[in-house]
Amino acid sequence: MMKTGLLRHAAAARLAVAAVRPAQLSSIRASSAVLSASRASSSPLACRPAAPAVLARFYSAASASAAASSSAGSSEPITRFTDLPKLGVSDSLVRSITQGMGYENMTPIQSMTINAALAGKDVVAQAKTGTGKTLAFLTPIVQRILNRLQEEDSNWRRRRPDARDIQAIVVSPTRELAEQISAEAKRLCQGTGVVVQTAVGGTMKRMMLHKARREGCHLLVATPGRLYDLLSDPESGIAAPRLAALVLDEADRMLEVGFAAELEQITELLPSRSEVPRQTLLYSATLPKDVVGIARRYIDPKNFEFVQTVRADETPTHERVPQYIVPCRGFQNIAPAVLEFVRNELVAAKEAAKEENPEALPFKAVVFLPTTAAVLFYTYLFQRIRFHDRRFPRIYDMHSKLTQATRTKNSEAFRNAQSAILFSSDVAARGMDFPNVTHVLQVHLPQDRDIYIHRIGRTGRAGKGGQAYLFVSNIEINTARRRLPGLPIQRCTSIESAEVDVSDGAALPPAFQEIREASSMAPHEVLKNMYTSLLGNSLKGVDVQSIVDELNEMTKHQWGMDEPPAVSRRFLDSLPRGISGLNVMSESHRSPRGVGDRRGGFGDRGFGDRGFGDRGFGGRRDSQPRRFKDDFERMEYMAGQKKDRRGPRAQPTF
DNA sequence: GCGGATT
Repeated sequence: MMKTGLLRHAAAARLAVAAVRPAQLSSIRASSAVLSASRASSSPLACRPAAPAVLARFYSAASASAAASSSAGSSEPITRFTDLPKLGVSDSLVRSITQGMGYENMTPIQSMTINAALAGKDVVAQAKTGTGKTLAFLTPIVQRILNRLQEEDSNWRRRRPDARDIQAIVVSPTRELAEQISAEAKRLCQGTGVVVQTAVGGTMKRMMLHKARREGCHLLVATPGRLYDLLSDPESGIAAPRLAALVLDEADRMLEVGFAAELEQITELLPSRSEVPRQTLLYSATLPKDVVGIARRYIDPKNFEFVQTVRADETPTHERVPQYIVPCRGFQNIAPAVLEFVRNELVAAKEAAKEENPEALPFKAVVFLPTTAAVLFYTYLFQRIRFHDRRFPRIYDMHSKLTQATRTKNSEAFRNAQSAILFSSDVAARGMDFPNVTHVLQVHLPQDRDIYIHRIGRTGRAGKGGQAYLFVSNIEINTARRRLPGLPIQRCTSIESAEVDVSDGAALPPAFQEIREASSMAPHEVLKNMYTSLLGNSLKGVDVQSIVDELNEMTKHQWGMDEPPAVSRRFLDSLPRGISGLNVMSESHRSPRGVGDRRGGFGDRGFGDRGFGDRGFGGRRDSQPRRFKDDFERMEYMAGQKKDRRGPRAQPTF
């Protein structure tokens, strides 16, 4: 019942946002131009009552940061964690970073944002995947929490813990990412007295509430649904009447349609920024231009810092992660090509280990698939293959239809594994830090360029190497070229199974045979769901008739079916007109939907409003340096630049 | 029939 209420509100909020936005934006533009002159003197903390000692402490931090940024070029920003006390960061916090977590030098994003965030500024930050964004926002947030607690009551550590006085909230788009951020926050807060709690769906709410009431809560890490649930429930015992900071991790994702409306609902439950000044931090590896406009609703246009450690003409992928595309003759070649590739890499990793190459790591891969049914299909096939070959690495799967307990278990097991393969939906595409992933494989086209970037960001983290492979059918190549411009993707043609023509009677590569055998053992449900799921919106941008033709080839030549799995008349009607080759059944004997370890379904959750697919190219190209009315306009422009440069005229590299 | 996100 809560759900329908929220959805109704969310829909109303969407409409309201759409109606209000243009006018509001222009008024913000106008006022920020007028107010920009007084920017230097206006600080959100200036109007907040505070004990003099703490103010002095705060201002020393603020002026240190002001000195660092105003004299940019002459004085170096801080680059070592041990120098943080100069900015007013407490010794206990620095100790847990340097001794507890073992960090010494800051990454660029840490060095460039911690100052501003400590000074209470809003921050919009873009930095490559795996470069320490989490610690970059947690460090100043935790220090500011310490300042506030101290400022209110120097005996705060002895006070009864309270879950009704949350100081900061971090919001994440997925549960596992929230858990991961929370784990890092807890390590950071070790020994500081700052209490971290986690609020995500799929877990026992009562237990979480009990824990929060017992231990208190200063910093809450949450996913949007559960956060809304807790804040809207006056009985929960969770409240944030004096919230000082809100962090959106994966900010561009959080501000997309769908999440944006939910976020809107959440902020309505928080104290208004005019009454309780609130710092907002937006961090991501990708910041598309259309999101920057929405970001304006969350940040203070007069007092924020926009930090990009990715040059505007550069893509947010790592040079040290080579990217390849493996064009496959047809759909039936893709799974065999993946298997052949995995087997080759397993051998290569073994060889490298023999040569005692210090850089050599055991094969550890994440394979991203476009649908849940495809994850189940690949998991089934590879588990089957491992059944006959115990030297094959362990197989894990990850998608939202698993119970949360299984999700957590699989995620942890893969994190701790030396060598393993994780088949995953995009639930693990962003933010997840699985150590020592050597390969990211993507099967079929990613929904958009940013998802491609986030997925390959699961490897090449923390200065380590990695490789990225994209397996697509030939019918997807043209869409791939349009969708993935400006990326250094090279063609990989060394995989025999990718190119073999099943119909010409030639001998099939071993991997092809293996997949064929494993498919023949698969439950019909797994195959049928795989078939129909690829006809959904997941391959949007590719000609539907070609998809049907290729799927039918696969059912015949790889799955050994006489006729393709049946689809409903209704489904056929939802496709473009004139599609042929589908096996249409009558409505009356539709088989029950759903397979595997599922969470109970709760009604239809339409995805129609998500607005997937390619984002438009916009903006202008100037060779002249240009001036900006305010930093916000500059940020919009900088974020837009990348789109301009990698525009439709970019030369395909594959 | 199409990532994810509270019961």
